[in-house]
Amino acid sequence: MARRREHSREALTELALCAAERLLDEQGMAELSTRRIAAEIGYSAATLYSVFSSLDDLCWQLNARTLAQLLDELDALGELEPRAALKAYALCYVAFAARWPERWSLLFEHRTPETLQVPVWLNESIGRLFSQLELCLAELAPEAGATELALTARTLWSGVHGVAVLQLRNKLFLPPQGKQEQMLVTLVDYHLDGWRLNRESRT
Amino acid sequence: MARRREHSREALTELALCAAERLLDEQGMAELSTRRIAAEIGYSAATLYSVFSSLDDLCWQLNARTLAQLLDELDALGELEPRAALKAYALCYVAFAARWPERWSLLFEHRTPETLQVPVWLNESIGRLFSQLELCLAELAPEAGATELALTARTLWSGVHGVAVLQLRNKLFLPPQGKQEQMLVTLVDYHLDGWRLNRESRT
DNA sequence: TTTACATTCTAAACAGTGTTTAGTAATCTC
DNA sequence: GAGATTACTAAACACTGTTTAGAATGTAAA
Repeated sequence: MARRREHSREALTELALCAAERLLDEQGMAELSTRRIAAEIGYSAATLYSVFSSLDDLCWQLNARTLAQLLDELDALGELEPRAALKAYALCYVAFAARWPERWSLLFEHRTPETLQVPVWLNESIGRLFSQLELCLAELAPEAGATELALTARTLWSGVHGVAVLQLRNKLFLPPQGKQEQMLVTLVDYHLDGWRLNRESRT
Repeated sequence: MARRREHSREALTELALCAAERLLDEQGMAELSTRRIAAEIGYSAATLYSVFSSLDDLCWQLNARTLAQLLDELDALGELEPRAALKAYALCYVAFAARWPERWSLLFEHRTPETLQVPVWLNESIGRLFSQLELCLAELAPEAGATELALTARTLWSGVHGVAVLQLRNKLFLPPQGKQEQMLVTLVDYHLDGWRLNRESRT
């Protein structure tokens, strides 16, 4: 029964993660189990532990892929005018959540029971996303200080993230589809306009 | 061993829900189990099934209490000027999430595996919250139509909800505490100012 | 070629989970 | 007191993540 080195450790990791992604997409995170993933790739559950330290570890590696994919799509939007870029980021972010609801949920809702600490790379990636937003905002408001830019980026992005969450959980109660795009565009527009207005009145 | 009618069914329900809330607050939702709740109130796990149809049912009843408590706190804010009311709602909402992180997580992240449908009362309560927001917005913009009010309320509240989520997951990366309040105030201000500006330019 | 070692892999066990069921024990009704 | 009803639980079932002991296979040396 023991097939010796039919797959390298790397191939096995990839195989397991792909199977897990498929299971996640099709059945949801409640159906993600070591035995199911193992069965899907023709190995026993115990074999997974030669490649992952735990199911938790596997989930975080899944999350690493999801986040990398999301950031890639954001990067692929290319160079745009600051306001247009912020809108494009927002639309891309929310569209990603809608396209991969289970992966997105796992990324933002998965918490390890023991150490409540989240992997470093996740926080670093989110930090980089915020930096990119701050660059856009700095173009719009060259006179704004770092603290204000940081705060504005976080406030604006909280809104975008909130739309993604509520849309995913069907908590927006908007009869016709496609209103999310309009919401995001007005979210960015109103926020930036309100920001500009308040900066002008401050001088 | 069988203590006959030491507690009525209602008292048993209350007992179990209180114990579950305590367990949830102290240990997190990963440690919520029928056996643990039962042990906490001195009954067997099977007894819980005479009062709840499943652990899922118990969780939703927990969520019902959490939401009722949240809405009560929002109601207790009383009558205020529209803009002040919206800010007060936002601050109260996010403060609630910070005070009861586990209850809040369960309310917004718990999904039943089988029917992905969420209880009706939850959606109705959220609908009522949105209605209240729309009333405030209507005061600020008497000329705005129902659709615009609905969309604006949802967009604004997505932002507030987003701050609550990201704050809860420590994804805001803001060194000093207390910045959340400032974020929420500027979120509401910028959005309302941007909205007014856009309405004025439309006429 | 045969023996020894190393690696790959799995079956089985362990402790936990939600849930069901069969049966015990206490109370109520007649 | 006898019988029916209710309250309750122990035990079982099927599942979970994880560990462990050992079998099967490959490699290398003698």
